[in-house]
Amino acid sequence: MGFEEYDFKAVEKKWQDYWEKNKTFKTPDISEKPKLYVLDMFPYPSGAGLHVGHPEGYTATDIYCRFKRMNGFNVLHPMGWDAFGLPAEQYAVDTGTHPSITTKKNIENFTRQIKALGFSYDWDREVNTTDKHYFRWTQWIFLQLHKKGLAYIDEIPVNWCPALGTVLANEEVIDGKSERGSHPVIRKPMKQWMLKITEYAERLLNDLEELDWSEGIKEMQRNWIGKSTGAEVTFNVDGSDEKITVYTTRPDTLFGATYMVLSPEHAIVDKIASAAQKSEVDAYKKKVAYMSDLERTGLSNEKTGAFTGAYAINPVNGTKIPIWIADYVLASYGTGAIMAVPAHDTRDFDFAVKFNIPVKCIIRPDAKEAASAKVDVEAVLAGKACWTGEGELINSANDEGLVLNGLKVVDSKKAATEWLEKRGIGKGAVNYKLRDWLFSRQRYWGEPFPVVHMEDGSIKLLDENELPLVLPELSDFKPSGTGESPLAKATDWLNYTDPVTGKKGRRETNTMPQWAGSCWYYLRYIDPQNDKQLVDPAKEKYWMPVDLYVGGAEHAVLHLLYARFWHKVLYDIGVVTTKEPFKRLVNQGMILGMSYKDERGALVPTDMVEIRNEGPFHKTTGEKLVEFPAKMSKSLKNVVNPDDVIKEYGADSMRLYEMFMGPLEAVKPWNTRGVEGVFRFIRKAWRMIGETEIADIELNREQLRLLHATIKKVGEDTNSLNFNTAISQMMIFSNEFSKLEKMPREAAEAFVKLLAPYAPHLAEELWEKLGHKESITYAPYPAFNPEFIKVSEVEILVQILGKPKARVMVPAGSDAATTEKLVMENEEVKALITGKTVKKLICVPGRLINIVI
RNA sequence: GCCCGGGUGGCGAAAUGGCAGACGCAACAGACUUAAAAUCUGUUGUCAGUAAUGGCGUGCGGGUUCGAGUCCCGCCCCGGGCACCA
Repeated sequence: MGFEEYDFKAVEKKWQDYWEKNKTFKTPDISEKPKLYVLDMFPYPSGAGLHVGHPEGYTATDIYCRFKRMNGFNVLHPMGWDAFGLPAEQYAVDTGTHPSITTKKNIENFTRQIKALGFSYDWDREVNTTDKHYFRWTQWIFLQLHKKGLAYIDEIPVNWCPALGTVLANEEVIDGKSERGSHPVIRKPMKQWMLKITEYAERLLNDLEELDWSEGIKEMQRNWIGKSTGAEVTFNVDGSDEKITVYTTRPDTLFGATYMVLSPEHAIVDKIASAAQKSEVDAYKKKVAYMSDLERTGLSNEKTGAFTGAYAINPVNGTKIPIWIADYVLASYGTGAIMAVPAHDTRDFDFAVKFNIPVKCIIRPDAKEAASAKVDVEAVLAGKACWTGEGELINSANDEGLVLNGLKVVDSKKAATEWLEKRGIGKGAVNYKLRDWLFSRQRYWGEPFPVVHMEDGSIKLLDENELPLVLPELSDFKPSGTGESPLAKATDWLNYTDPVTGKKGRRETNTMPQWAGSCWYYLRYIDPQNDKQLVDPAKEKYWMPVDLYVGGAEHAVLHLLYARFWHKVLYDIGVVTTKEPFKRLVNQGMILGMSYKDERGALVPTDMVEIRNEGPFHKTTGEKLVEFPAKMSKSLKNVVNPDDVIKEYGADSMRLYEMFMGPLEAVKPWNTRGVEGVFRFIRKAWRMIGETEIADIELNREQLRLLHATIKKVGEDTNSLNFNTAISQMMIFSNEFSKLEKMPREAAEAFVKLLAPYAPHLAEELWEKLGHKESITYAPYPAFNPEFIKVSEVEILVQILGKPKARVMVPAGSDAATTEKLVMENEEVKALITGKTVKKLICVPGRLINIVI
């Protein structure tokens, strides 16, 4: 019928070029407008390019930014590259291609893909962590950390991964294997740079309170920090001057301590081990030392240990208790020693049972709690079962003024701690699971430390004006194999002569971990070209904090905790003015791929699947298959490439579908058929406005109501990031208005504005067709008039005993009495209740009446 | 084991304690077309019934309420995180 099909390819290209040429999204540094800083977690530019998961968060923030610009905000919305990292280096090892070349190529590809989606980034603010003008400031922050005493070198057993030839942080080790590549990891002592994040543990914990983050993520951070309160108690070693201090969260259970356990690495072990037990102790220590973390802390909870032959004196009752060593006590937590109370700690109980150590019950379990936990109280009292819950203390008194009998657990903890403090043999104590951050990597492709190891053994930090310290050129990127980074081979670079004193030294060969660059990038976007300062204070004050930060939940702990730590340090030295960097955090849910399995549950790669009318079948065997969502993976061949989607349906469809699938934070399966639904909507919207006569005609009452209800719903839902329901409302609108012969201008203009954040290319094209010369980017967002949304009559649902039975129209705004009167006069309602007594009427004005008979 | 999410049609999902399933996909029927594509219209939770209509339905079992997908108690299942941290 003469409709010109919507040519999304041409239109999208046209407007992407327009935006780029006119710098439509260039953000003024400081403005009279209220500011809004909306940040995406910047990607690592991998060789594989974008997958559909990336644009999910990017689309969400882009819609929000475009919406807020139309609402008068000065929006900062930048993009950049977390470009140091292992894959480019491994590729260099394999092929000899310099990581900077690979990185550049990958960034170009990512940029092309991201631009093809029409995101409204201010590209003049692009940052790249591998750029020397950027990492100069990463190195500068390291100098500040060092100045504050927060960076130190320590020789500690680290997670050494032989296959990767590097040390890994605890967080990069999953189940005893490397997060990247799943290679085995063993323990090896090495000199490493450490950052004292533990000094900030309390603040990192407390300041979570003020953040608008999901409770789940905050809880994960709390667990990671792992604060516990208890007491340190000092025990004397029998027949010796040695003392051992243990940390316990249960000082109330001192009377139940029947043995003590030291970690095998504890320094005192060699001093106290008896001659008879020495060989056994040494053998056990040796065995544990060679164990990998997986073997040591792995899934098996089977207890092992060795008796030292020594005894400690329990300070509350003078009892001699045997001292053991066992690997279930960690050297790195607390004091590396525990008092064991097998009756009230499951780990101690398992150990005691295995080694025939007495179990002494000192808490009578709370009867109710024991019953619901299905624990036999008699067995606990007899030392045959373990009870870790509430109860009443028994067998817990001495003649030196400590009487806990009859107390509840909470009260007895307090009483015991006070008693210990009074006698100077213990004190209340706090511990954190959080460890200092291992900050060195034996790698080439990372930020070099601005550090020189001088010949006299001292450590010299480079001067600020010697930064950036750039990486030397190398031709061979293989790890040196000694545990040193490939930088150890760069002899010219390595040797350093102090320009003032002429003293010689050797540069640090470690590089910083990938987390370093991402710890502060959000600050550099604010002032990306500044070569005098990390960020200009006035600009920082205007833009910080980040108002909305969107990214994957995989960074729930590490990146976010590290960045918060650095931010607090920068706050302490006056570089930033906010205590926290990210005010609000939203995690987008993962997008899963469609996968197939046969009846035995075996996975079938997607290229072996044939979709027939009756469902999916195996291409070669003809077997019927079951469809289910699973993580996208190369092996399942179910990875969706945004390029393909854009080619077939366009960027606007891609954007709309990603938002229409479901709530932003939910995990959702990708279904290409669903893209066709929003594609139809795009074309319908095009025909409704682009291919229909636009007329200056008045809207009738119903049209006015729908238009304003749509403005209200879409505006509110966009503001609250409920994009899926906003899109639904736009569909409802277009389903109605596309039926019209002539499109009323008023409705067309408003609708195009509502659509603009979601499908910006289409909206720009329609906006131009409506006669506008300027981009729609800064057009004011439409306002709704509540008067038009009101209806004159509302339908009141009549329920009888809660079941819907009839519907009665009443004037809008009728109060309860009027509604009741009108409803009870209704013939249909009368018929329903004839012969019955109305016991009660519940009236919700404007909604329903429930008749109880 | 512990801590978070989550379980609603064939599928993705929606629903301030107030008509469950909006919107979309798929399917079926029809219109347009020589035909197809595109588009438009209608039907579509389930069971019984020609139908009007009625029964049953938000993982399972209880409870609160005039009224529960929504609130409370107890379980089951799925996803994520932590995991000998004393």
